[in-house]
Parts: sequence; C-alpha cells; structure tokens
Amino acid sequence: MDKGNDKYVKAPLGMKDIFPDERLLWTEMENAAREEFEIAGYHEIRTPVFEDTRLFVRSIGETTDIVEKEMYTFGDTAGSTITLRPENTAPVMRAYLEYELFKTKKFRKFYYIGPMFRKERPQAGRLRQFHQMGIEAIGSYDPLLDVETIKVATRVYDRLGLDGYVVKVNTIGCEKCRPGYRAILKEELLQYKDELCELCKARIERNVFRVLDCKNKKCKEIRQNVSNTEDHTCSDCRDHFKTVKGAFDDINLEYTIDPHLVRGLDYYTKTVYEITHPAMGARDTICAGGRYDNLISDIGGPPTGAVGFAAGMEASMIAVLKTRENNKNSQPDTSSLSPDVYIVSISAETRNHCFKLLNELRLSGLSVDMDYESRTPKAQMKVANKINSRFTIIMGPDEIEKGVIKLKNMQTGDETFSGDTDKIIQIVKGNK
RNA sequence: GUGGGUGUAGCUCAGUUGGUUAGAGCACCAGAUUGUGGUUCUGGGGGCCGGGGGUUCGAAUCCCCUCACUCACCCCA
Repeated sequence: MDKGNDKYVKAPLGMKDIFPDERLLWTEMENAAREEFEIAGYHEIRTPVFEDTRLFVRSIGETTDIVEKEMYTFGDTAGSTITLRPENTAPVMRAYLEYELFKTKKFRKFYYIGPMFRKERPQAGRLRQFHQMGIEAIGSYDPLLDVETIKVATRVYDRLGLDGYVVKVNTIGCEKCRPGYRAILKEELLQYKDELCELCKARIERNVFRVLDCKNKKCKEIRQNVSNTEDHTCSDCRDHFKTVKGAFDDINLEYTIDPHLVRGLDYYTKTVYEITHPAMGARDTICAGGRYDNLISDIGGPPTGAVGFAAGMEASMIAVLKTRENNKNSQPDTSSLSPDVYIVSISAETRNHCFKLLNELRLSGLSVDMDYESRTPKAQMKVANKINSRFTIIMGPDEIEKGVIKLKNMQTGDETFSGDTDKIIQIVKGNK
C-alpha cells in the first residue's frame, strides 16, 4: 500500500479502532459493569455526546486544563458553541436538572457507559477518544453512599478477576472549610517557595492543592512540613469522613487513606477517591470519583448532594489484561466469533443449493457461513478449520442427487448423512 | 504545548566497520493423484528500508530537515 498517496487517510491522533477479537473484552467489561450497577440499583442513562460548552466551563472549572485547552469545541448556531463531552458527570447532572427530577423523584441512581473526548497528547491508556463507565447517586448527602459507590467499582473489578488494585481515599473539605485551608496551605507553602519545583511555584497561585501530589522529590519533602487536609476540615466534614471510614470497615472493604489525594476537577467536595493499579504507566489511576455536593447548584439547580465515579475503560483493560497475562490460565473465550456450521460447496454448480441451505439453517438460529471467495473444496475446509467452525456440511452433486446432507464434526472427524434437515439442526444444537 | 525513544514485508524483528538482485519467523496464497481441514514438506506473492535533502564511486546503514508513532511531563479516567 502506498502510504504516501494523498488518498491515504488514517484515524485521527488518539483515536483507536476496536476489532472483533478485541471487542470481546469490551463486551465482557460492559456486561460485568452493567450487572453490578443494576444489582446496586443504578440504571442506565444515555446523554448526548455533545453539550452546550457552558455546561463544562461551569462544572469542571474555568481554570482547569480540560476546559482551557483540552475540549473539542465547535461553533453551533450563531453565538453558541457545543463541546464533545470530556466527562459525563456534568451531563448527567444537567439531565437531572433539566427534567426537574428533584421535584418528583429526588433521589436517583444512574449509570453510563460511553466515549469521552479530550484533546491531549495520547499516552499509555490515555487516548483522545476514550471510554468511561460510571455511576452517579444524586439527591443525598449520606456518607454511606460514598462507600457504596466505591464498593460497586471494586465489585466490577473483582468480577473481571483484577488483582492488585488499591483503593485510596481522602477528604478535601467542603465550601465552608476548603477556602480556609486553601489560604493556610498557600501561606505555608510560600515559605518554601524557592525550594519548590517551577511547576509548583505556579501551582501555589493556580491550584495549591496540586502541590500535595507533585511527584518532585523536594516537593514531597516540603509537604511533610505543611498541615494536611484532615487537620483543617470542619466538624461536618470530619463527621462525614468518620462515617465513611466506619462503613469501609463494616463491609470489610480494604482501603488506604491518602492525605495527598486531590482532584483536578473543581466540583469535588468532601470524599474523594481513586482506584489505582500498578500495571499502568506513570499515571496509574483506573477509576476515580468522589462527592460533588455543589455541582448541581453550580449549574443553576437547588442544593443537591451527589456522589459517583468514572472508570477509564482502556486503563482498566490494561490492568485486567496484565492480570490475565500473569495468571496465564484463563484463555479468552472466542467461540462467539466462530460459526456453528461452515458449508463447503464442491463445485460452482452446487453453490446456489448451499446458499439456500445456509439461509434455511440460519432461520433455526444457528450461525452458518460459506465461501464467497471461489475457493476450492480443500481451501474451504481449511477456512472452516481456521475459523474454528464446529461443523461443516459438504455439499456436492452426489448429496443433491440423493437429497441428503453430509455433516462433519470438525473435532472428531465423524461424518453423518441425513435427508432430514431438522435432524441435522438437532445434532448441531445438541453438540454445543 | 514540552522532553526522550523508535520508524526495514500484514505482524514481531535481524541487517555486521556504508559495497552488487534487503532477510527470518509468524500470517497469507498454491501444490504434495481421484470431492475434505488440523501436523509435515515444497513453492509463491508481498518492502523504492516513514518522507525529503546532503556526504560518497556507492547508504536501510553517516549528517541535516520533516512527518508519524510511542513513552513521559503539564492535566486527567
């Protein structure tokens, strides 16, 4: 193929195609998620992939990188712009608000699975079009829900057989105590300003909390000397966090408190959490979430508590594949990609008869295929073997003349004849 | 936006101090007598060595530029 040809077009940067064999894991992951979400009372909501740009600016925060430089934003009708969703919490809240659910069914649990878009440089497990699955519990301030959402996430991972993930939790305070802590932290860090890395110097003004999870060695040392989040949260937040910790213990959910855990999106309050996995590259988060009690009021609704998470599907998949690679025992089940029967036509003259039989057999629900590449009978057998067809039907002049079907079991090599199509169907179905 | 790494057949990679028609494995296709697969054997198709420029008698191999991919940083799932 001439890749210098100007007709040759590739997928845009950071966009991936998912082919059938790979898709198996996607379906497996989606099914695991759907089942666990439904078990916990969360139901699917599907929102548009586009939203009014203002929704994300108001919810995610004007000074975040996502809004400043990573959104795919396009002109819509005169004077307005739309943006491909960079995350799905705000859209779900928007829908909740738009349909005024707080008036009728205030407490709602939703889940979603779908593509998100961020215009950043792609790297391991992070793409420009990526996929998230997440849940949102809206209309309650109950700390037990914080733990419920985490438990739901870990159950999905358990079901997928993921080993070695770590649950990290922290509290970042609420609108009452966070501003105070922000000021204190800023003041304390300014004393070390010359020792901090260039990035953190800027972060003091831009987003102080980010200094707390800087990877720079010196910055790590310095933050040992400044007061941490928990010392400055208000009694309300402290009580909330205490209940959260107690609930973890009640259901034997392992977790670690990470006082340096912060979040990049502005809307988080109180509890924040992350699930990380060592199979990932430098950025090891596969799932992240927390409480966002101010989000709905930020976009014009009444004060409404909410909590939820988003799991990165590509990232989670890397972790799952790594686990399976290590265990080596579990071979992926690819049987859904193979037909039950492959019909081999002996000559060109018998193809129409084969095509007729193929359609008849498909009516019974069997997956049946035949050759469309004018291959020789031998080559057709090779294909049948290659694609792991459980049975073949060999159809030639002899069979047509006698009015029989010759069925071959590809595992045992046994061949049987029958003039009764229903009997053939029963044999194939009985052998599954 | 910034930094590092890599770019040779569909895939994974070899290619020696620059030297004649660029290789392997896998995959693909075709044969190994009469209408039939899986193992084996034989043969075959397929690469202007990412692109452009330069050095040289001669470059996949050296130099420059460019593009792409990749890892990492910022930020984030």
